Amino acid sequence: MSKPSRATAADVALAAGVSKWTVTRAFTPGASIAEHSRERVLQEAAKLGYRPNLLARSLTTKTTNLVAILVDDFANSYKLPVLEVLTQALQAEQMAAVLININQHFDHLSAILDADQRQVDAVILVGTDFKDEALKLSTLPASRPPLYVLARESTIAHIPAVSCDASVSMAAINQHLWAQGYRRPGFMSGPRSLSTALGRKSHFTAFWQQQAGTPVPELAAGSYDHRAAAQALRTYLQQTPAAERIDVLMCENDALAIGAIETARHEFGLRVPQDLAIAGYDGDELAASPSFNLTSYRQPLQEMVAALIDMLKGRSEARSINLPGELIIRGST
Amino acid sequence: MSKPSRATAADVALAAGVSKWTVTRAFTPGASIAEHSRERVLQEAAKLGYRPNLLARSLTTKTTNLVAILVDDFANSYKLPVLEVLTQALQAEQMAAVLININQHFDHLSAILDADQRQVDAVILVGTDFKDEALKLSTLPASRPPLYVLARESTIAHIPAVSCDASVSMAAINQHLWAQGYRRPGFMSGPRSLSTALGRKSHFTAFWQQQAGTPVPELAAGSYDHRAAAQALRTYLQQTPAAERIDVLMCENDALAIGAIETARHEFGLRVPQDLAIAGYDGDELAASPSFNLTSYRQPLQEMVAALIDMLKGRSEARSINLPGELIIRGST
DNA sequence: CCGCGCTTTGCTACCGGTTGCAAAGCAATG
DNA sequence: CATTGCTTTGCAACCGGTAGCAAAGCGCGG
Repeated sequence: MSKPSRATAADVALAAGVSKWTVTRAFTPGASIAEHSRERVLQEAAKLGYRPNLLARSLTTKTTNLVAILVDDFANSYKLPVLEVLTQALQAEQMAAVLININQHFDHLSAILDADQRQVDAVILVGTDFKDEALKLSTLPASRPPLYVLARESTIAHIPAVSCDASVSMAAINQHLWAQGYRRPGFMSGPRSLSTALGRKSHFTAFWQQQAGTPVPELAAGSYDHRAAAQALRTYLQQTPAAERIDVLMCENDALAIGAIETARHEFGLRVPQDLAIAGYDGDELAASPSFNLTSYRQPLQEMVAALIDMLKGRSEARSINLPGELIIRGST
Repeated sequence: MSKPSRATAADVALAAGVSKWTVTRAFTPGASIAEHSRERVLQEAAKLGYRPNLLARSLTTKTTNLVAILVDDFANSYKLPVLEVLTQALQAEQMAAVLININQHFDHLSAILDADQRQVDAVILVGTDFKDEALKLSTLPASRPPLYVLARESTIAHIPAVSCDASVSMAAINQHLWAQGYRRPGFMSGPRSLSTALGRKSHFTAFWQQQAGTPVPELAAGSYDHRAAAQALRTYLQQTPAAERIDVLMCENDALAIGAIETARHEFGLRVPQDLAIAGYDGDELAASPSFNLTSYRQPLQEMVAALIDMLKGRSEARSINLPGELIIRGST
């Protein structure tokens, strides 16, 4: 239990017969130090189990190599691959991710303030639902850490967003669905503010209103939870006579699409795609499984994360960008 | 772009006409400070947007309120609710989680050393596959942060583990399956070392060998990936004549069970549970959906995390414990 | 008005590194 | 042998807080 206190640079210096500044230099790539004394220091450091205290280092260098990742949507299984890719990319740059759970006890603003106190180098909002935080952001201290938005478009000026191109992707989806002969489309949306920020809904409805001339019914799930999706479709099907129903349902993401498929099949006995075709968005692994076999638009996750990290490392200009993904046609349409 | 440098305690002190130590006290609950000067300080602090620098604080207090969470298994969707519950519980204690991705580029040992350099207060291994790290752990510096294991049993002395009671849970499952009339069971396992550490396999096979007297075939998936599960079942079904096949497959967790259901149904046209019953373990949300309708044993996630946090906050003795969960019987058995 | 005890405040020292400059070491040059 | 220029090392100061102690402030009884 009596933890031997960690060795410090001064301890190593004493053992190696140099000053503590020389020890620091031995651990600083490219520092001015004689090869023989670097070796001597590293040798003693290894013997004592010394590794620089990153906290102390950060205090002077003003950079922690920590990035806060804000997630408000743990019900969406697509968040897992996003976290996987993000953490791996950060770790490849010697950085680490602080995962922050946004929920009713801890809102975006508190999270940003908290992350700021921890001196993180950046804050990444991963497809989170901002609500009217945009306004509140102006109340943040001017010296907050830089914010980035991943996997949704930024509705807030000066906050760069890296996302999948809604215009290009929805065009591909629309073209596919049109070619398949669908003519009575519906759209299932998630959180209201996010639906706006994503732009998927607007590109979808714009196309179909122009092509088919009919309004596109919106099935509002309100969140990216497959249970909410089930409820939204349930309500729609109960209220709509079979003859008036949509023939294809475009879902804002795969989590919604999966919930919709479940309900269509198991509660209403509808065949997918014969009675109701369903398409999703994200390219979630689960959607590919034979049970769902979901047509989806795969987001270019690796590329998006790489672009984001280039920005926050200052290797490229920080600005909002849209990247193209890939339409994956499966049996559900 | 010219970031105004953050206000420090000294700045606030100057503005409030007190010393910087008084500023510190205003932000320290229970410190000895006059009410009027606390208010004065807080007021000036708000005006300047001052919030204490937690990095600097940690340097002297020796506690960062950061906990590293090691995850090596992002293909298992159950990790998402685990992360959700963990982060929320940590945040309720004013702590934050550093999420570390263990993969071929970054092993357990590097992760622990890295976390140590960041001075985390503890490291939590979330159901990770240790391999022979146990041996290597002895090469760690003696002053490493305390390690805890969540959702698997610890095979390493002195490292406390909080897990779901394998003996109790498997007894409940065995009793259920026996009562349903199944007599030819099989077991699907994940990573070899984890299967041992979890103890689910041993409790399962012990029961059936005693009851039915027959050996229990093991379908080794090798990892907790639904694709690996699909492959393991595929191989088994191809190699085993229908008459000799198992009638129930117990899977080490839900991710495997889902892969098995997919393959049984869609590749071999087997009805679940009539032709082959399937059960899982974890209580993953997805398994509950009508598509899978999986019988599973729900781990008491909230309680496990609460117990773990009590330990790492020193509110309870740090030792390995097993908690009981709940058998959830659904249509797959 | 003095002295006592309690509250409140200020101060020195320190946490474990890094920065930037000055001094020392050293070899080559004139 | 003194000078020059480059490399290497040591040092004072600092990053932004906190711990622990000593001094100051204050209310009150005598």
